[in-house]
Amino acid sequence: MKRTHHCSQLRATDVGHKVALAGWVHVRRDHGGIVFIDLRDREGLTQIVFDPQHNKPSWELAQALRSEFVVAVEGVVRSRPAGTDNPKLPTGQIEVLVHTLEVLNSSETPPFQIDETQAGEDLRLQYRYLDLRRPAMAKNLILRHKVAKAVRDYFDANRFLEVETPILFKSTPEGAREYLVPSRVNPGKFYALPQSPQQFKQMLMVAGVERYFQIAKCFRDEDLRADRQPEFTQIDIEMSFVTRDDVLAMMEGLVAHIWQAARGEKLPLPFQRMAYKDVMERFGSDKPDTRFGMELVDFTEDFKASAFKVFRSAVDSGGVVKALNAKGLAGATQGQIEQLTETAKSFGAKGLAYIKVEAGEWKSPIVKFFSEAEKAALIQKLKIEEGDLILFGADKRESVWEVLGRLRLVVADILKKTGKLTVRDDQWNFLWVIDFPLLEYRPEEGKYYARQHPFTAAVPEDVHLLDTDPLKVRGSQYDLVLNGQEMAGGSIRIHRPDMQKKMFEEVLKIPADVAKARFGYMLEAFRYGAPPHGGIAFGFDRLVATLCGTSNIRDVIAFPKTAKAFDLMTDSPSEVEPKQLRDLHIKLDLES
RNA sequence: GGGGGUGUAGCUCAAUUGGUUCAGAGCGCUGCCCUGUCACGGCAGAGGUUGCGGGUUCGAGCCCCGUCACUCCCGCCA
Repeated sequence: MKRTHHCSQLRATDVGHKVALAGWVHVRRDHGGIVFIDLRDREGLTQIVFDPQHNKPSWELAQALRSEFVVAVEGVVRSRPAGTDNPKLPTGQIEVLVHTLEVLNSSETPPFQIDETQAGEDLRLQYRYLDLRRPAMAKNLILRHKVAKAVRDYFDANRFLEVETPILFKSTPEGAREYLVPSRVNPGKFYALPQSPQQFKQMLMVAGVERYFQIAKCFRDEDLRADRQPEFTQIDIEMSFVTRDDVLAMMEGLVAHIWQAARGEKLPLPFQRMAYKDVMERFGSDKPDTRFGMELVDFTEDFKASAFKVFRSAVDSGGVVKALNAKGLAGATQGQIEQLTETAKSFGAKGLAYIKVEAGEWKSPIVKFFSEAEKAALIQKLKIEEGDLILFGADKRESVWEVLGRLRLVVADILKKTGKLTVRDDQWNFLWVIDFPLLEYRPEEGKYYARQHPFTAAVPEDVHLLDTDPLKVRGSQYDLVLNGQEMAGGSIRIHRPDMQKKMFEEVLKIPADVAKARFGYMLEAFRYGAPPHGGIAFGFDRLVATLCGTSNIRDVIAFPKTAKAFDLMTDSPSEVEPKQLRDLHIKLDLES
């Protein structure tokens, strides 16, 4: 018995045809005589009917069917009697009257029901093969495949080569913690699993590949989040002979192609672009959610001579005063204000100044210090109205960004829950953030660090500042942000050996021998005619999660790990045999 | 590393301030009945050391301490 159709395929036009279906018993409805079964496969459901008057032997066999039995049936498609259509199913106009039934396998009662009801996540992970049978999860897997195919189609059409890079890589202790792999044949030596194929893709550019992409597994041994797994997937891209704008345009094409393939939607191009400094000043975040307002407004000038000492002294010491208007949150309880204050404090604020605009009055412990001119500035710039809650930040510039940026999101969540703010999930606010600072200074170490990675080139106009004012240097980095989430990030790379050496040794102060040990091959490669190049990488899981309408990337990964990086289905990681350790020249030193 | 949440029947959950039926409901499961259901229906039934360990108390699902698991967030993620 070979199946002729899948379970979401048959329509009224197929009536009269002899068909064969195979799948799982989703639901059984036994009326004593006639028996209905919803047969489920990856694609959907079809109602099959066992009628004792039509075929007694198969009807008798069907008595034993239970949830999740695997069956194949042969029968004829017929339209359902008038009035018994099921408009909820694509196949709801027809049913298959079964001639013959073959039970391919029985099933124990599953630990949870295979339907829309959500079991606990640990149980779902333990029985992931059952969880993935649920139509919602099957849909996610299918969409993930579609997106991957769209990616490959797009890059193929644009003359990119998909090249695989090694999983056993060299340890590079900068950045994320790595998974180490001991080498049996090289005692005491280790590989590391790649955090990304960054260095290999640059080598591919030196190799003349010109346009490379890969749907690449990456590994980071860091703590997990709803949107972070220890192993995850990137769409990794690198191009030669390109400028930043070439890369951005190519990626806009990719994203548009994906949205077309996955959702049938046409995205307006090009995407908006904003400089890092501007997004920080306006949103207090380098990945702003621009679907709603409540932007940060600057009052540094207005309060530089204020009678309110907290503001004045912030300005005096080179800081800023900024505020945001939480529209409609004046009704916040004292408890909520305290929570907001705690939030502010947890991000480094000393306190949280606020004004509630209620019953035509400004209710606030600080408003008595404000001059008429200061009040006027607030009203005008923040468009203050009845019912507003104004929140202030006064401190060092970066600190105010951070505090108000976080508060903006917290406040938006509160307003969303109370229905005072609507943020649509199907609104796609893509945004390129550009002109990031190349370096940051870590005073505790007295050193500069690359904000992205040490291969990012400075924008050409700023190169001369590297020696004199490194913090002013803008990197040629770009991030693609969607609705407050970072979707992709990349840069134009350094391709000249002298510049890369200067970056390692003079700017980042990596000792020459260390730089040579870690990146020597790169510096050498660049001496043999490395083309100018740049690239980007997308977080594939997050991208797919967004398209699936979930914020949890576990929902779009077939076999994800728990928050403790455990695989509950296979019980991994696990202990190993002493012999395996001996082979690897490893001795354990466990506490307690 | 830190903070919050959750843990009661196979699943999802309920159980006033610790106090008589406080061990319950729905779904699922088992048996019987039922020929047009699709949340099928009817009748009957099985099923729990309340995550685990300890403590307080006359008495603990409920309070305290510890521990484990899952989860969310901060740190971390060049």
